[in-house]
Order: sequence, then C-alpha cells, then structure tokens
Amino acid sequence: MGRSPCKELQTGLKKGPWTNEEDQKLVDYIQKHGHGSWRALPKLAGLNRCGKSCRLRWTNYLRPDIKRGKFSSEEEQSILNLHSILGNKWSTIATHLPGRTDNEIKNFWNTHLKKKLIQMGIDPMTHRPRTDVLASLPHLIALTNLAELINYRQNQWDDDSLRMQFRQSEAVQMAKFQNLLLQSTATAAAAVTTQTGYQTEQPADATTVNISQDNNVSMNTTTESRYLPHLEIPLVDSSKQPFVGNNTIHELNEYCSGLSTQLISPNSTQVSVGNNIMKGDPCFANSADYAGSCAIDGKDTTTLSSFWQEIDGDDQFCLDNNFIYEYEY
DNA sequence: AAATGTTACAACCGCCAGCTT
DNA sequence: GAAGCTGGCGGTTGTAACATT
Repeated sequence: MGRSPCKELQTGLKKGPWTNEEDQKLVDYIQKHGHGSWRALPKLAGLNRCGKSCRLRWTNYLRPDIKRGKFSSEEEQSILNLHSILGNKWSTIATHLPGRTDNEIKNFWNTHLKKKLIQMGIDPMTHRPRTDVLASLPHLIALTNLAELINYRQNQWDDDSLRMQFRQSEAVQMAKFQNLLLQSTATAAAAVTTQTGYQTEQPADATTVNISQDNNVSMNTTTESRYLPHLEIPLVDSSKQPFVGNNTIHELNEYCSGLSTQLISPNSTQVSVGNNIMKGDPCFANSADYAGSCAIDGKDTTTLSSFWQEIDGDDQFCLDNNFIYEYEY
C-alpha cells in the first residue's frame, strides 16, 4: 500500500552526509516554523533533500535535546535491562533514556553490548547462557580419538624422523583444539555463573591441554586470572519465590518492584484478556498511566503501560512461562 | 610510510500502521 | 472498503577514523 518511500531520491535529490550549511538551513527552518509536514519541509527550507532524510537528520542528530558522547555505565545497564524485556524495540528503549535516540542505542548495541554479551557466553537475543557450547562436544570426542591415534601410531612407527614429522603436524592440530577448548570452557564458565546471579570480575576456569615431549596428551583444569568484562545481566532471582498462581495486578506490580535489578525477563509480554491476546509492555509507560511502579535497575521507577489501564487492579493474574494471564470468571 | 583490517556511527532502505480521502 | 499519504521503526549499508601489520 502507498508509494515507495522517499521517491524523490530518484529525481536527483542529494544523498549522503549532510554539510554544515544544510544542517544550518534545517535547524533555522524548524526553529522558526516547526517541522510541520516533513514532505513539504525541504522545499520550504531550501534543501535539496527528501523529507524523510530531513526528518532523520533532525531526530537523530540536530535535535537540541540530544545527549552526545559516550554512554555511561548506568545507561549501558539500562539498555541491557530494557533489551532483555523489550528486545529490539529501539524506539521504546530510547524513551527510557533521555537524550538518546533509537538509532544511537541500536548502534551502541550492535557495536558494543552485543559483542560483550557474546564474549561472556550470553545469547544477546535471549539474554540467557548460550547453549551452543554443546556444539564443541564433537571436538572433545575428536580430541580423545586423536590421542588414541597418537599412542597407536607411536607403537607402530620406529622411524624417528617420520615420528618427528608427525609430531609437528599434530602439534598444530592440538593447538587448534586447545584454542577451541579454551573458548568453550570460558563460555561454559560464564553460563554456570550467570545461572546463579550476577557475575562480575570473577575468574573463569580454563582447561588446558598439555602435549609432552613423548606425545602424551593430558588435560588439566587451572584457575586462570582471566577476568570477564564487568557486566550485570538481569536474571531470574533464584532467592525469590516464583511468581505463579493467581495474583492481583497489585501483587504482580509489587513483585516487579521487589526484583530491582534482577527482574524476570519476559521475552514476549502478552496479556490474555478474555479471548483477546494483547501484546504489550507491562512494565513501562508514562507516569500518567496505571498507578503502580515497576523498578528497573533499582533506579528507574516506571509505571505499567497504558493498556493496563483497561485492567482492574483487583483482577486475578498468573505469571506462567513468562506470560502474564488474566483469569476470567 | 603504505596497505590492510576493524570499528563506530550516520544515513539509507523497505516495510508497516494509522490516518485521511 | 480501497487507495493514497505520512511518519515511524528496525535492519542494513557506506564510509571515515583508527588500529594493526
């Protein structure tokens, strides 16, 4: 439906980076007249750009309330918490970070946070420990087979020079396996620790493979002083009773606020009201919305979203498998 | 010093929802 | 109800800056 976006681009309008002069024209116009219709704006402002390009430039870069510079650790933590709940809803996340644009947050996520989580063995999409550590199992099996093969061939070969040649090639293989093991063990260590809570600045165990002069292969586990990056991952609070059974919206809300940084992360929030499944964001909204609070990161006290207004405070709810259901009588 | 690789981020693209005609 | 328009969103790309070889 509708036309293709920014059709004007096909008619010789400028693309690419904005010049200072263009920026100034855009800012001057909007400060005087407001943006009004974005489509009409470029012509009125004397810009050879499409309206969409002007809107993006303004909202992502020129707007006066934009906070520039590096993200603080508080902002970083907020993004992590919010992403664990909302997923790639960058614009929604941006509403909780004053002065930050959705584009900026998205870029920061893709270039920093995503990699950081992967390094820690956390799946950036689910915010849970990665399960692909199991994928390294075949390598471990192959390693065992290789050790057996080495012993077998050692008995077979008497020719010293031939054995030397073999050792060299196998040493390369071993080094590769060792590298693989180090990676998978770090992943597993991160996975284990994150299941029990926050893991920050704690040493990760590492398994090493030793190849002795006579090709004996041994594995031992050492505690290496390799520290994981400082990062707090929101997880289910194991010390807290699971939020199950019938609960009023007030109880649910209280539960949420009690979680502080350890908020249970619903990957997808759905509210079942009668036969209608409503998708939404139960923990975030404007303060004018439902009068209950849901603390995120121990600081950000937000309220339940607008669609919760529809729900009576004494309605019965059940949180099951990260979905919130309302009971109907 | 030059070539090559990597990172960061601004900007673009395609799609969609909501509104109007 | 269909078609068109607009603004918004999320994914992707292009490129400048920086790091490494």
